[in-house]
This record gives sequence, structure tokens and C-alpha cells, in this order.
Amino acid sequence: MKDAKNETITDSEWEVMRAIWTMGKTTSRELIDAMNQLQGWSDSTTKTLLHRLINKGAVVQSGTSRPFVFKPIVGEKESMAAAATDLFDHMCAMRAGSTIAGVIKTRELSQADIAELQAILTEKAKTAPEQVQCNCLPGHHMCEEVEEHGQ
Amino acid sequence: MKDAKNETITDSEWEVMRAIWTMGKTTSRELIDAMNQLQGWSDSTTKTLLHRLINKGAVVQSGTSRPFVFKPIVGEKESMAAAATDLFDHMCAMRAGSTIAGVIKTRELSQADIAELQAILTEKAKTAPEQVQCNCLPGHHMCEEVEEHGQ
DNA sequence: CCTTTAAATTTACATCTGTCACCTTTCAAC
DNA sequence: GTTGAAAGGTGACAGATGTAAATTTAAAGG
Repeated sequence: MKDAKNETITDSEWEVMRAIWTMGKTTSRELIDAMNQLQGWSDSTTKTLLHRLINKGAVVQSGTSRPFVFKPIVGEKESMAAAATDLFDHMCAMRAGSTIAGVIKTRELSQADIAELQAILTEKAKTAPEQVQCNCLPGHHMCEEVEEHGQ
Repeated sequence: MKDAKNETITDSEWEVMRAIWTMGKTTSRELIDAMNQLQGWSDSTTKTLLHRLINKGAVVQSGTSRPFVFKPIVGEKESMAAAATDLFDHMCAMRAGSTIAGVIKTRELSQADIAELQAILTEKAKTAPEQVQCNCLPGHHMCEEVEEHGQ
């Protein structure tokens, strides 16, 4: 999973980021307690992850005396976008549409979200192709059975 | 990244699956050559990955004599859906909408895909809430600044 | 039935991840 | 100042991953 800077953020680091993003800024104590609540992690685990995130440039430590304050450097929205891009880049382009459909079906979306998506789609429809090519194998530009593939 | 059976499929295994899915069925030789083309991997690398996938139950080996034939057991569509679900489950629910928006903007979608998405959205709009709650921290049910978060 | 050679299987190994225990430095209250 | 509890930092370690070399097995030709 990538963050806004295309650094790799691991799953557990991602959990820490979520908390930091939501808190906006935090002390290690607050964060440790939150992670203990959310994941049952020991103090050390959170500390380690926090440090790894600092090294990766995803979080900064600020303040001159203890306890220090930690803040996210990479943005949540951007990181989420990067992670999503990363995922779809590893999937067959031809099936992106139905995958997105599945996501939309299962997520809760607000009226505003839906309106935004509709607007984007309407715009996109103007230039959308009839077919999207499979980009899995060179030469082989078409996956077998698009609908009921698989078995 | 999860596959259709919720087994973890690693990134490089995922690349192998893409090839297998697209080929439908394959011999190790074909697969090895494809992976060599696509990723520059040595024979061994592909073999190892193929075996790990067999152990994970994502691929079956069939045939009674060499060369054997390998086929995907888990479906591509289902696995993609599982991977997407997995990703969104680790993100703030509140921002799923804009993340999806970003994905739609950057992917190529066919007219049919767009039509399907529109239909789903129209349906969903009937019962969509005004707001989606942040699910990152307990108690703390709202992320700061939804629009221009992050700095 | 031997040998060659492709296919299959094992072993290897450095790095990355998840998880943590333990050591070190400070602040803050005697 | 001394000291004890927080806060901060380091080292550790098992298991997962990426990548591949080495070894075994079996099919096919002579």
C-alpha cells in the first residue's frame, strides 16, 4: 500500500496513520492508548510503528520538550488515492469497472458522494470507449469470457 | 491483498495469477516464459510462486503426465472484489466516496461499465444517508475537516 | 533400458513485517 | 541535586516475501 509520497506503508502502519489522521495531531501517549484500544497492541508496538512512519517521512515529530507532538505529513486523502491507484494498477484494466461496481455496492456513500460520482460518470461517458482492453499479457489483448469468467 | 477465498495473495503472486487468469490454463513453461517477458523473472521465481499459489489453493495442477496443466481455482473477478474490499476496509469510511471518485477519474471505463455504475448509484441514492460517519476511532466519530484535510 | 533434457520440487537467503521486551533519557517533584 | 515515572529509542525475533540456485524426477529418443 502506498502513501501520498509513494512510500510503502504497511498494513499495521496504515492503522496507525488512520488514528493520527483522525486525531490531527497527537502525543505518543494518546496514540499508544488509542492503538491499544483499537488493536490491542502493546506500547512498544505502537512506538515502533510510529518511528518507522517518521523514518518513512509520513509523520513528523515536533515540539522541544517532552511529550512531543506527532503530526501527519502525508495527507489522508492523497494516501488513500495512492493506495487505490496502486491496487488497480495491478489488476486487469478490463475488469476495473465491475470491481468498482462491487465496491460501490458494498460501501456506504453519502448523497453528496453519489452526486459527485454521477457527475464524474456523466462527464466520462462523453469520451468512454466501447470496450476496454485487457492489459495482463502482451499480445494477448483480451481475457477469455468477460462476464462469467473464472472457473 | 486477498483472493476469492480470503487467502492472502502477495503482490508477486498476484502478477502470476493475472497471467494464469488471462491464459485460462497453462503449462509451467508457458507461464515461465510469460513471466520472464512481463517481469524479467527467472524460471525459478515463477516456479516458486506457482507452487505457493497451489499451496494456497488458488491454482490447481491437473493432468497425469508431464507437462502438467495449471488452472486457476479462485476467480479473477471475485479475487479483485476481495482485494478491493480488503483495501477499503482499512480506510476511513467517510472518505470512501472521494477515493472511489479518484479511481473512476483515472481509470478507463467502457460505456457499459459507466452505465452499470450509473444504475447502481441511482439505486443507491434512494437510501443513501446525508453523511457517512468516520470509523477510525471509537467515540471520535468525525474526522476533522472533510474537504481540505491533512496539512 | 540408458541418456538427455525438460519439468517439478527443495532448499536458500536477504529483506520486510508484525510484535514486543528492555534500555535510556527527561521532566517534575521532592 | 536525586530519583522515579513517563517518554523515547534500540535490539530482537519469528514468520512472510521476493528472488533464485540446486536437486530430483520423469518423459522421450536412440
